[in-house]
Amino acid sequence: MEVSNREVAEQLSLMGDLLEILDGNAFKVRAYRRAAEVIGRMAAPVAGMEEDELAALDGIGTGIAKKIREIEETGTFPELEDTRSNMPSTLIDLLNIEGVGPKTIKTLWRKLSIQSVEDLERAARGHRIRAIKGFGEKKEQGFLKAIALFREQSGRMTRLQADAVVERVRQVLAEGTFEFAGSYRRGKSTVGDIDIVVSESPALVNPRLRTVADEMIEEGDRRTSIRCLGTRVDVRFASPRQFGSMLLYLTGSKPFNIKLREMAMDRGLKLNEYGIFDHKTGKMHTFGREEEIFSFLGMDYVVPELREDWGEVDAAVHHALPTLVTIQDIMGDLHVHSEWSDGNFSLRDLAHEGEKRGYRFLVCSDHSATLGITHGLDEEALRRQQHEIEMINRGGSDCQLVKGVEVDILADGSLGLPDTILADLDVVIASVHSALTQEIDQMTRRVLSAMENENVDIIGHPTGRILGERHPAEIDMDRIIAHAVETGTALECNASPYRLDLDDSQIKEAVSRGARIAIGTDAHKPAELAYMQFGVTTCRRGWATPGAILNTRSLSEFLEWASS
DNA sequence: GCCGTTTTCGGCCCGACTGTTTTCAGTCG
Repeated sequence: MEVSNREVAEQLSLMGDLLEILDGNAFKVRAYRRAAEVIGRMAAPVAGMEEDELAALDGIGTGIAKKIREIEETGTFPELEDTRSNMPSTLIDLLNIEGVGPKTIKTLWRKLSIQSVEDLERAARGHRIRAIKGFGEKKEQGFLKAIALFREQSGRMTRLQADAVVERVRQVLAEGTFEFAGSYRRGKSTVGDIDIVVSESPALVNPRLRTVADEMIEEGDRRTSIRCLGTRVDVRFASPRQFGSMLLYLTGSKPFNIKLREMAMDRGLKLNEYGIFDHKTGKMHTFGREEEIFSFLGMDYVVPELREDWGEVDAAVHHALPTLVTIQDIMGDLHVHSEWSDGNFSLRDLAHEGEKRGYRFLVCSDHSATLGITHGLDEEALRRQQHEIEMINRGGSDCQLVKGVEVDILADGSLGLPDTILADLDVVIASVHSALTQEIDQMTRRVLSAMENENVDIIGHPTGRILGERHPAEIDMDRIIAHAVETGTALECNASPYRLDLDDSQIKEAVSRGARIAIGTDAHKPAELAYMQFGVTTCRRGWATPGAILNTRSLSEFLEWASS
């Protein structure tokens, strides 16, 4: 069986972790992690690529290219196995404990034979750690606390969870004196912690933060960290005249910051979170707003969503950044469920809610009958629903309902409803809901064959991932995108904060190759129509212009696209 | 390990906070 990109990325990332503990060369560690990240977001499977093709990729050289080949042939590579044999594999779990890094792990392992989180916990409880030089009572307590936290926390938050933390912290901050930063501001589909830049003084803000904090993690004049609703919140203080520099720094991403700082370095400048230091003149330039920094560096402004070191820095230097789609461009929602299947909306409510949002159209896309659990529609029900839609539309709502369906792509690639029915509908979304563990080639051919059906307009949530719960299905996104372009089938960006599927990097690939993207909230109740913002943000992160997004078309343009 | 409009060698972003220290290492963002 062919090795997947995710598996290759995991092996390279593991190598980075092991090296961090054993070898200590931070640049080598960074190189492995960077390579893992690059492989992780590639559409084309690395299996089958030539070594020189791989080495041509940014961040991958001849060394790692060779290792990828070896992973494909043997499932691993010699350096990884060598490194592994020199240490217990459970050591790397310790990297996930806050406050425990590679040096600490090495010391604990050498001096106390600590090999796992359990070992560390026992040693701390038994007060055996304070015996080591450089360690004390507070470290022991810190380890125990961090272990408890590690066990109750399960990775990154959805955007909805992040919003809850943001709202709580916002209550104690004064309007106009702060800005949320980090991955939250960049619009990432999941968020690890919350970062905020605040212009009021720490003396003023720290006591207020205390009132919404589960605990104060650290408290300083320049930086304060709290735990809020179980989430780490990092606050950086900046005077108004340095606010722009701090916001830029804290928004990241880390690779973006490094890229920008390297670029500044090339020009004899030092960029940090306080400003730009000119080595020649000895002058420190400060910036109240981010825009001024980009302008000082002779680049276009890079919006937070693009700051990932995916090519945006060069594009900004060459004034070649795309004009991104905005929420104001959105004319309608392309994937909504009503009470005719498993949704809570009546059709009339739907039209009304769409009107309230200023939409010109909504695609009613209830499930087909093959999906037993969701009371799917059969031919009879569909016809009755279509009749009702016509009645409502005749009422003259500003938001017209579009007759659609979300039909299952069955395990063999056939569809859950006959062509005769599909042909009567304006929009057909075809989605995989079952047999999600098929092998990559079978899953890919299954979706390709759905695209072959001339009635199918959109492939719904193409990878089927559920954030934090279900990995994306193994599917060859390279072939899917190629066929989407060929057949004129759109790929969905499912805007549910639990899916966001396609993801940002897949959208970037699809858009760059001319594929069309359909944003659908998959709303089952009125409040979920607001998920549109998550879909738009994800598409912006994927460099999508309004022209690439079907939702920006007028109703007639959209229907024309669907019928062609 | 990667990379290169000076370079195939010698660089690789930069700073805050804590704990355990008599000046700094380690971790983190």
